[in-house]
Amino acid sequence: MQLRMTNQREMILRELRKSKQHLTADELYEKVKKIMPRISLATVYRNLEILSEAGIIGKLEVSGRQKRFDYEVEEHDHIYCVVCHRVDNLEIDRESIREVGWNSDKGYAVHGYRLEVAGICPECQRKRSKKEKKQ
Amino acid sequence: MQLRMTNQREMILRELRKSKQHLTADELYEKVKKIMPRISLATVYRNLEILSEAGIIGKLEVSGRQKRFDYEVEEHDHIYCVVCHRVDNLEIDRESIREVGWNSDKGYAVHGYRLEVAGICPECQRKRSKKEKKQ
DNA sequence: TTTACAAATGATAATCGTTATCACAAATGG
DNA sequence: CCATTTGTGATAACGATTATCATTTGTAAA
Repeated sequence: MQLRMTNQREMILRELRKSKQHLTADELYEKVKKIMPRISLATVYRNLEILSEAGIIGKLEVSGRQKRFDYEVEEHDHIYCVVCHRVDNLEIDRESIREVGWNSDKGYAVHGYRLEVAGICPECQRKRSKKEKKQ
Repeated sequence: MQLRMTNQREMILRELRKSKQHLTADELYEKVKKIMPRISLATVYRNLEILSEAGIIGKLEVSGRQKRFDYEVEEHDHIYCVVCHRVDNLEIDRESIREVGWNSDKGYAVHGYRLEVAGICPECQRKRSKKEKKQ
């Protein structure tokens, strides 16, 4: 990799990998700020962009919401919580989806595809049933 | 339907249906303004929200970009152009995708899923090859 | 090891799409 | 006819992201 690894860059990458989650830029900013208090939010955005451009991390855009960044680069699909917007990996065989195929691609030159499953995560399910008991 | 149909509301709905495309709020605003020049962009946003809430139109959030609104309500998937961001319908059998199934849904209560195919639309392909000839 | 050049940073302004506010107008229903 | 929603247009506010720019840091060559 011919990419200069500055302190900020390295710390952002380290924190993302450590978390093993799909974090937003500002979640990551909060984490890194604890170690480098003078870091700027712009630096976090800038470096996340650079790192994902270089293929070192993944960028993840789910249903018109905030971008999230992915410690894992390999292509895979996601499931997200419609309540808290948490995102988890989906272990699904991407080949078998492609095999199902789509006709009528309307003459597009297809680059790729993304399956996005929506639901309520376990934690939010618990919170909901608690609430219902109270009512 | 117990929804009041104002002139603005009706015109927005009519223009969306007439276009048979997946338009953004401001594209629709431009169209409607030609008929009702005094309409406000806020009114367009407001009514698109109300109409989609009422299930009369669909709301469509593709890959972290502008929302688009759909004249068709029935659930279906989309293909979009990574160059011009045009969106088209994808005639794919949603059942067969569900049958492929996903294990490891991580305990989520699944609501639904969305397949999003990315590519370059025919028009942008043509434009590209023209450009290449010039070089 | 100075000297110069490029790249990265932090602070902050600007942008974009969208939502909120609010005074005024229109419609509804006793 | 009047009171009470409901919708409208204008515009301010918002949240996420990107751009700008002066300053700092790193790199590399003389």
